[in-house]
Amino acid sequence: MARAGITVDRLVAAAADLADEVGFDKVSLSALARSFGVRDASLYSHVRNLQELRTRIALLAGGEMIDRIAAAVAGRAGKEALTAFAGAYREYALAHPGRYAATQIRIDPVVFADTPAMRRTAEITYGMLRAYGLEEPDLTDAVRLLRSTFHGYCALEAAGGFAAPRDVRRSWDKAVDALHTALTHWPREAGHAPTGKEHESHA
Amino acid sequence: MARAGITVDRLVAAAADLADEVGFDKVSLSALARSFGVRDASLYSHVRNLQELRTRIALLAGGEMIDRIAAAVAGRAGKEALTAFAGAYREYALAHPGRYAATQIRIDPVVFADTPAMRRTAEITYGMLRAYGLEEPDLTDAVRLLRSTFHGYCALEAAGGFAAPRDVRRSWDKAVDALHTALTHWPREAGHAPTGKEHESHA
DNA sequence: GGCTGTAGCCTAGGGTCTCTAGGTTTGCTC
DNA sequence: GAGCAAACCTAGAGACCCTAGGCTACAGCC
Repeated sequence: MARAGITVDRLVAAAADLADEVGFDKVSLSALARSFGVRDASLYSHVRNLQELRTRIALLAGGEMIDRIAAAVAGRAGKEALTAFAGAYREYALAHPGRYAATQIRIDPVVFADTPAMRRTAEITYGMLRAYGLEEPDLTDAVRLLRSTFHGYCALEAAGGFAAPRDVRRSWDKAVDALHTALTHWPREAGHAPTGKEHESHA
Repeated sequence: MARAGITVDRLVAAAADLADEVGFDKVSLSALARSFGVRDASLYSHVRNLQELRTRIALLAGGEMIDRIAAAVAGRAGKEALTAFAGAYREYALAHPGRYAATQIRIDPVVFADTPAMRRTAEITYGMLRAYGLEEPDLTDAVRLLRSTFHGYCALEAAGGFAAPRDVRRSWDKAVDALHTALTHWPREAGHAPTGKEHESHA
């Protein structure tokens, strides 16, 4: 019998596609094995268990996402950069709901410490916010605000949480506008010298 | 053999507690039955299936949550109301992670149309924002922004997404501050008469 | 072309979970 | 005590995760 020719990369790619189709939490090794015409037990020679598969999807998606964001932000600054960042973020989250959901799982920091994608994400985000003249600890606070709003919005939108007869895209633009306003009028922390090394990928 | 005396309400309450302990997605009818000293099949006379149980947990949690928020907001307005709302929201989400997760699931609008809790949530939220002088469609946009940020922040915090050595509570206060700033400097929609009836519970 | 190691795949099976079908018991009401 | 509905049961199918151990296709080497 001809072999399926499975590798870890092909497996993870197929799993990511499956996640986008049926939802991240519904990705099963059984279904994945079926799609390759193979028994589920056979996959355990490529992947340790379901959790590792999920982690790998998350890392794949995280890399893809920051690539798109980096491309969108490149060469821009200030509000333009913020808008580009936000647009790329939401676009990816909506186009790849399964992959996006994967990026939100808790990854064991021992197994996979900080990946290049994480470091790049931190660099781009913090860099973007420094254009607003922010320094620590306001920088970290602002990063947390942005991440929260972006993630919350996409999560709610993907879950069908916005039912009002108001264009979701317009609300998004307005939210980004509002964030820009908040960043420009940021309530500074008084009397705190910046250390310049306080930020990390998962602010 | 003595009976366990199970009712739907006791079942849902126990399920909600279980959700807070082990996580909403790990609540199983098997485990629930075990905790009552009963076979899993026996629960199907009280609850149609797992999905219905989850929906009931969500409705329970939604009601509890808006009760806390309403109590916190009562008698306040403007920034005070916003801070109280945000505080009650985050407190509930962190104290009851399983119940909070339940509130985020998609509920079939056909089966459970709009509950009193939903209507109350809408009233309180929109009422709070009207103090900022906002009218439709800005009102809905602002509601979406608040919901997104609150949810995103709590979701990320609960998932351990904030790893920086910066106090999470302080960042939260700063985020609420920033939202207040954004609301007071809201970029108004030009030339749009308010209809006064455009909002709904899930903005 | 044969030899060998290994990666890729297999069967068998145990455990958890959801859910259905149909039977029994408990305890309340008349 | 009879009737009855609610509460609980066993049995079993099907999906899934994962382990243990066995077979085989294929690449590299003589």
